Amino acid sequence: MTSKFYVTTAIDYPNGAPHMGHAYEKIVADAYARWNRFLGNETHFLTGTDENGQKLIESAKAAGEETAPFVDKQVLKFKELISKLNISNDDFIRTTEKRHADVCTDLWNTLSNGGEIYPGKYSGKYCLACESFYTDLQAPEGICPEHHKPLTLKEEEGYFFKLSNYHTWMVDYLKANPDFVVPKSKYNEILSRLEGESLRDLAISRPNQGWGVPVPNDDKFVMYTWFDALINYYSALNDDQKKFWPASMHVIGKDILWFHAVIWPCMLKAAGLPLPKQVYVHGMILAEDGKKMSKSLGNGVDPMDMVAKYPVESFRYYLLRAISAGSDGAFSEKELVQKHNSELGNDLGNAIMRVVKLSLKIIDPKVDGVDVPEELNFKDTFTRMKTAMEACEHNKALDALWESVNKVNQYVNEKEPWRLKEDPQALKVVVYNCLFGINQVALLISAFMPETAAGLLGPLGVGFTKFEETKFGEVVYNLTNPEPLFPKIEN
RNA sequence: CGCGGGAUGGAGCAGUCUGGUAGCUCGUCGGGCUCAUAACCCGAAGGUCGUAGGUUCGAAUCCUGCUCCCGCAACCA
Repeated sequence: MTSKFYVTTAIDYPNGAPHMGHAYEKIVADAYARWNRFLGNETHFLTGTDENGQKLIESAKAAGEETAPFVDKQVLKFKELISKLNISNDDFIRTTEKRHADVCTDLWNTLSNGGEIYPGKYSGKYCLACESFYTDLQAPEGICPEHHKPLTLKEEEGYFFKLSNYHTWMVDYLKANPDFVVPKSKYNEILSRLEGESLRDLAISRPNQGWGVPVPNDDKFVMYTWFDALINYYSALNDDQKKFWPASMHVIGKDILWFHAVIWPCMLKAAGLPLPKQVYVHGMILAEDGKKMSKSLGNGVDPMDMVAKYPVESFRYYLLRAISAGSDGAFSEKELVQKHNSELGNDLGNAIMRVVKLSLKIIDPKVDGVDVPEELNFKDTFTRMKTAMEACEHNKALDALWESVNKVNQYVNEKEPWRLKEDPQALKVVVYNCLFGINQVALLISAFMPETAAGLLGPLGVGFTKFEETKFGEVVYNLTNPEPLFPKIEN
């Protein structure tokens, strides 16, 4: 029984260069996408860039360029990152694409015709220099945080979405769907915030400056960036792909939780579309000192530097295993190196090396008995990983897998195959069992470290197979001399 | 009383929702093995789980007070 799995990342705002958070989010989403393919689910994985909004106009201006070519150039950096990270996205949407604008227009019209959008006036504190509004929270003193000038009151025409109508419905929906937001702490946060404040209608238009998705039938306005950006998850699907809607999982950072857990569901509800099944909120990657990475503090780590310096697979592994899913985690280059050398090199890399080299000394590994010995049967590991992934705890899935890696090493030590030279039959059996153990590990690791999976299967002389269909005794290994998968990193 | 997260052996973390005398990785010490990337395996030392109370037969885990750290404004997920 296969099912559909549609996973998305947030679309990145290509204002600056991609940072660790962008990289982390892609890797996490990629793990879930690959895991679902591994399970045999029909999977669609979307990522992309959010290219509308006034800030990009300003950034382009600051760089002395026209907006469109500036954005094109910026987007390349993000595409390069996902390529370097070996992200298996099926599609990449840019919100400046026609397919996106068309769907946004349709959706706007649907909402407008349904009476969900109305013209109104927005009044608030406004900074002339920024040309934007600030809330009391953003500028408590009535001073523009950017220009440090007093804000003036301003009224502006615009369009509003009747978000306020959906307050009760939203609360009820969340209560009925306790898994809608993961982890639990974030779910509670949203629910308590909703119970504490009522929803206000949302201003969803901005003055047209020649950049953005035009509001239908009113060329004075473009859509508010957030309004169109959220729609990307839906607009990216063409007619053939519409079967993937609703999305199974939106992978996002906590700063944009409100938009995904409240505004987006309300928009969809108003438009009569099905809601995504789950919003998975990952943690922030902090600097090694435990503080937020920031340019001003100069403690940022560039993911491109990391993948230039270290193997991508190790980078992926570190982020997926060492950082507890859903929690913030401090990024430590030293720990990355240490995990590479120890867990990847010493545990996993060495395991396949010792087993295959040992095995190459005999001609044919042999099967004995109908099933793999209990300690090398990783069906249970598979089950535990499945459970962990369903709970969005990918780090625990890897914890479980590593127990199996260690079991291979333990088995070798315990059986002492190098002492079985006088008993070639027993030796062959031990070796086959070990190879089968490695084979299972290789399959189970593929969602997290795809190249490593291939690197393990290569020396075994077998291809990629489904876990359940990889039968003990039936697999024939054609061994070749392995290269170290994780050469030591000296520092 | 603005909101939220955190404080667990030398370091980094899990466990807290569903109470039952603490677990992982690294490091340290001792032993084993030599197939292997001087890797692997076994064992040991080391924590009154921030603090003061409370509930309970029993609390890292539930409740209350307090202390300290970090986000919630900006480049930024």
